[in-house]
Amino acid sequence: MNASIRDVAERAGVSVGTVSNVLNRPDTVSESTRDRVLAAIEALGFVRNESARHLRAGRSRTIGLVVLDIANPFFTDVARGVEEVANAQGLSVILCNTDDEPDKQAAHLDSLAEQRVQGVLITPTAEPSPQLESLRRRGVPVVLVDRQAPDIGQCSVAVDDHLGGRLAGEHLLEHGHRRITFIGGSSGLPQIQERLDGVSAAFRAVCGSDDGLTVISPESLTVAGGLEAAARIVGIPAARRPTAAVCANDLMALGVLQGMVRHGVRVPDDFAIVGYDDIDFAAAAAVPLTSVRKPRLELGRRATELLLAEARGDGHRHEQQVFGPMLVVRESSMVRRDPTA
Amino acid sequence: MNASIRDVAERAGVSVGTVSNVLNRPDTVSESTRDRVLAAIEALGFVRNESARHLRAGRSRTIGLVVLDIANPFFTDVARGVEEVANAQGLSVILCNTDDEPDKQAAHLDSLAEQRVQGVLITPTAEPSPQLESLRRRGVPVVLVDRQAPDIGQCSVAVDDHLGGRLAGEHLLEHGHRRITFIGGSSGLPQIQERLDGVSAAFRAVCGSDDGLTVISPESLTVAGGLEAAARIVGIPAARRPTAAVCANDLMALGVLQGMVRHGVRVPDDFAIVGYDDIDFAAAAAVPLTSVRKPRLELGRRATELLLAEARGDGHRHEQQVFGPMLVVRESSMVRRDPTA
DNA sequence: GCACAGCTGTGAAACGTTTCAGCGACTGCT
DNA sequence: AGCAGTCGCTGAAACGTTTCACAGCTGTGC
Repeated sequence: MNASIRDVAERAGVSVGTVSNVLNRPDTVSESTRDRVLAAIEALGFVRNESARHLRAGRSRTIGLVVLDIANPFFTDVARGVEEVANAQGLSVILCNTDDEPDKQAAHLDSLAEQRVQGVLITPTAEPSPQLESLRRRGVPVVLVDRQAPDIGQCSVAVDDHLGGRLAGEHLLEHGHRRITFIGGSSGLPQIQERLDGVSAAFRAVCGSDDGLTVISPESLTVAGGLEAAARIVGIPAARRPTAAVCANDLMALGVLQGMVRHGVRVPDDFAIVGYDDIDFAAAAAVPLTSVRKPRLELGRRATELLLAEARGDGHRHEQQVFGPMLVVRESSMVRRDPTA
Repeated sequence: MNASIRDVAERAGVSVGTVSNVLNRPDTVSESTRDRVLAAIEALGFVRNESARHLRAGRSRTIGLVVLDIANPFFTDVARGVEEVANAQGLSVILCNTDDEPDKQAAHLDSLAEQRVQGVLITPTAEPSPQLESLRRRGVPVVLVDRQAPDIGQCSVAVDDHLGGRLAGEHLLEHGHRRITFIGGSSGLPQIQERLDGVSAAFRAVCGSDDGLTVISPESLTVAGGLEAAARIVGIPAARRPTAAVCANDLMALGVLQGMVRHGVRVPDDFAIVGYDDIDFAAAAAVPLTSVRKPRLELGRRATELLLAEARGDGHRHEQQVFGPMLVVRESSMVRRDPTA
């Protein structure tokens, strides 16, 4: 059905090798021959077959990007950065969504391995993944995104989550909050543990202990998870109820905000909220959200550059890149309260 | 570097054909042979090579999804629906983002053609695309998403945008608004023209003419576009200034909302806003957004089903599926005003 | 004892490229 | 005239699968 290079060769009256040369090394072919071949290509509507091409070449012109939640704008922004760099190199990106489920992640990684992608960018689920290990053993470059590599044997691009947590914690403590809850998923992602540790460190520095810090672990790291957390918080007797929350991402923060408003709790007057990621929607929320900003596009770009460098080989050294976060203060945490109250 | 089927055959002491049979028709192989082959696969860490596989098969196990804006949650929700159905069939999805730029779209379509995808789901840019035409001529199934096919020669999955526009318009007219502006991009997408026509029809039905309807066309269909529109609106002298806006999508509506608040215009008291798509963030906005809801996941699912049916062949008839929209009223349009004011 | 069927397994062709050794024709130099 | 070098092109091998005709073998029914 589809014209092949052989059909083109026949029509142009040349060998298949020459057609290939027209396609890949046009300067080695005389102008008249080239024109004839190009005319044949045009006439037959010939389109290269990538599978054949990269069967021969041994690897494809494709990279995989595996994210925890495609509906989280943080990841679509990262994806934009990835696409930008990859497309500039003529590479396609296969975007895979895992919803933080190890099974889905495993299936996607298997598929990427079969497709012989040049490399994989991934924000992995908490559980160690045999598929990911086997990819690395096989020599496929893997770069961790938004998560620091546990050893120096691989590249990663992350944000200093401990610092991010600390900034959020200090900010709330400075505003007089002494009962703070940290809202993160129950999946045990290390980057979230780091954020919690950061908040705890701030607590200990200011109060001597982190007794005032509690943790809520909703099912999922989404708006729904935030709503769930809000319901739990309002269920706590007022005397022991936290006066502020640090959320592990903005999606949950938006959920908490919605939930609080729904329960008649005023934000920030009765309850302060700090989010994480500073997605664009944080600023547009019912109460504009204080959030810890991460360089999302830059994360994607840099991760891709590292991946491509590793794929290229030539003396690549693994790099663990860590960006600095930045606290963006908005209305959701703006009221100062008396710590003795 | 990677073990091939030949290595496996050698190690297991069988022919390559037998290995292939173990992989694809396990029941035609005796148990003892099968076990030996599986052991060899395990030992060598053999992974099938998709390129080779589908070079032989003639087509890949991949479909393309081409969207206008990956950062728009509407499209990520559609993508979820697509992935769900595709993955269930063992197909991978290549997600491509065009940012409504014909050049990017063309590049993506070329790449998808080279990869011999089984089909393409696309929300195309306004300009007719030669690449898209050539795909169709080549016999590659193409399903239009969120846009009705202009002829019966192809499948499409859309929402009745004329009705959606009419619902939005009627709602504002009922609330007493008589100067309404429609905010849509300057790209001339037909689905947006339909929405505008719907508003206009509502106007003519209620007022006899649509003189009160104006149009603003910001650069892009994003939050930034909405901000741009808001700036233009507040620049209009109060006597002629519209009292309400229908936005072609929620992203712009959120931008308009932000812009209005920034300029000290109260929503909905001084200015009412209706969005389109009803993305999850619409309900969480500073002022919860009235919006026209579309069945996003269902759109993606149905489009994929149609695509796969067409790819399968067996007497497929093209279908133009049209879903009904639904107006979800929230605070951003809730104030009733006196039409004579 | 023979024809036949059923079961396992083999080996080679085919898919559409890229790559590379090599061939003929020409050019320019000695 | 002889030779080396260059240019443009050819033809075949190779990439890793799947598929298919068919070869051995065993057992069965007559």
